[in-house]
Amino acid sequence: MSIETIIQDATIEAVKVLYGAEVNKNQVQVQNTRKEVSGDITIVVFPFLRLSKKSPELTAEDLGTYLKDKVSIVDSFNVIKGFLNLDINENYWLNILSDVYSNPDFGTKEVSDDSDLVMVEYSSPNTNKPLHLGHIRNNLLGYSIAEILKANGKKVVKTNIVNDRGIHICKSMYAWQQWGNGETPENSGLKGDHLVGKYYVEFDKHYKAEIAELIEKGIEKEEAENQAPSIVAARELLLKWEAKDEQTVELWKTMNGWVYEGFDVTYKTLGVDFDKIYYESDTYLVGRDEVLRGLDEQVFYRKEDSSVWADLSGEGLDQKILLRSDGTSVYMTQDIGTAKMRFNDYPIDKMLYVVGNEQNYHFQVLAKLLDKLGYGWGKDLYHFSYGMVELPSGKMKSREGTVVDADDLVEGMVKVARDMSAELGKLDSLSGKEAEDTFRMIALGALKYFILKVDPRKNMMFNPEESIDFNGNTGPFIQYTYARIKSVLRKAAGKNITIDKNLNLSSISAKEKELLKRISLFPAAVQEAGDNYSPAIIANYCYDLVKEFNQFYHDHSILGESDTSIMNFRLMLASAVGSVVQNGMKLLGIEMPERM
RNA sequence: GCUCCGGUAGCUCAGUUGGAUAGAGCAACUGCCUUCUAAGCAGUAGGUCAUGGGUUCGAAUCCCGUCCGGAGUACCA
Repeated sequence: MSIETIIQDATIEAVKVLYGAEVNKNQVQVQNTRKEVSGDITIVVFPFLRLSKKSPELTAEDLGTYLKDKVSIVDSFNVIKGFLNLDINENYWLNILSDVYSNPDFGTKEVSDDSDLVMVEYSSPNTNKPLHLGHIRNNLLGYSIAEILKANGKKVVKTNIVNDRGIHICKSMYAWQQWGNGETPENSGLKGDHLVGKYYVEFDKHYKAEIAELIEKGIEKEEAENQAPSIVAARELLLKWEAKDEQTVELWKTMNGWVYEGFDVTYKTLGVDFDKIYYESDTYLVGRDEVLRGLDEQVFYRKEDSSVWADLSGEGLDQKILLRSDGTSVYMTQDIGTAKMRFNDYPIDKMLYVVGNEQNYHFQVLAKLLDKLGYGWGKDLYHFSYGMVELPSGKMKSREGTVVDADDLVEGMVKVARDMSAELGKLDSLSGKEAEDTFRMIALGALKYFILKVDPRKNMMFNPEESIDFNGNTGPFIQYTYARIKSVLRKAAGKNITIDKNLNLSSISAKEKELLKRISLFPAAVQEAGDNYSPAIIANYCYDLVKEFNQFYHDHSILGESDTSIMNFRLMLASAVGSVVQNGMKLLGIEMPERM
């Protein structure tokens, strides 16, 4: 039981005994005592004034006296205005250490048979272009949230829906046919996804030129966008593909194959993975059947041009297209099919979609459509909606090439890590392979932490020149502190100093107690992160802890301490900080180097 | 136009279910490497929490208005 709960329960009891009134748990505000004030835990007594009919000070005195008498871990108290500051017995804090020491998974809950199963969909790439910075945020958030949910005792299935078909794919295919000259990853040396992306950009270039030409001839803009030869050809390809035309399907397989090879490399670098992959090309027909069934059951309707629509105006939403007039599927069609397949495949309690906030509307509609089709899943969907990554130059647009490419970004950061290490004279003793692995860990740590430390819901700014930082509130700072802790532990082991779990101390310093308090908050941070789907809570927790430790480390000697019981305690403290931070960073997908 | 999200230091971001004097990092300036790793530590400076009202013992936090920014808004995905 957490200290917060203990104090809350005791306070509820105190109010009942002293004032004969019932209060519920969230009326009892328990918080950490401000640093400048003496005490460990503070109770805000303002909410009880109504019940005590006394001044804040007297009410706090009443409660403080009661708690001191009845709760064994409360040693003493002081009162400042309406704030009751309790001093908690040191042994309570010291016990945290043995908790951490004896439990490598400190802070995480175990999965049981009756745990909820949460399916987390993330990544969901289109196979017509390489991954960029926006996808990185998606992938990192998805992976991290899955880890955080596991740590909260959920069964998790990580899934990826690959958008491997559709008009956008046909655009790359058409462009490659027209202007590709048989270029392949092998003969060009280009990574497969980059090669295909090149032709997606190529398509857009020609398409734009054609539109301009048509407008020149006096054709209306909208009409020109519809009639440009490139788009007409791409549409034809889509029709041929849906009709399973052999040549088209063959080209599609080849080009998608190139993309998958490329994606595998990027996923591996980012350290993300999936338990189950769905392909839109398998799910869109299921979706189309569902839409047609809905049409039969008059849940949806058909327009004169034979396109199929859902009318959601009764639910405060709009009309939504489900099948185009030429009978081909849209994004929504396949999402219905994918949902059906997933709920057939797994006993899903909650379905989490990690998808950008630009699709908020899409998911509102999806939930409603599933309900209309008679499934109860609409309520089990949760759109984890994260903000966009913005560049100083504005929004990223793949077609216009104004993107920060994922592979380039990572390689760039590895280079910076390498150069910085050389400059600082670090890692010179390591072998080339070990050093290179560490550079990657640092580079990825910097990138992942930078992205995950901000509130997922908010848009964030990424300045390629300025954002890459290894000092201050960054991944490398946390990794560095961890490496120093490991270094101390190595040196202790070298001197044959072993840690004795049985602490025997007369007193501990304020900094040491502060560290113990912070460590004790880790399980609460994990839970909060899970409740709010927010890796940022873990990131900022880890930073605070590490910052605190660095201050401690600076002015408390560990191995130089002559009193062996104090040295033993500090070693244990350092070790605990190390493992908590490691556990925390693991939830963010960040690896910790033994030395750096 | 309508709907949703956001606005905290020069910049990037924290800020617990409303609580005490709003916090970090970066950038600037000042100290500290014969001392367990200086990717560090200590310090100075930097704020009308967009803005105007309201709710109350108490508001960056909750409610309403205004301004600014972003996203979405019927055959892109």
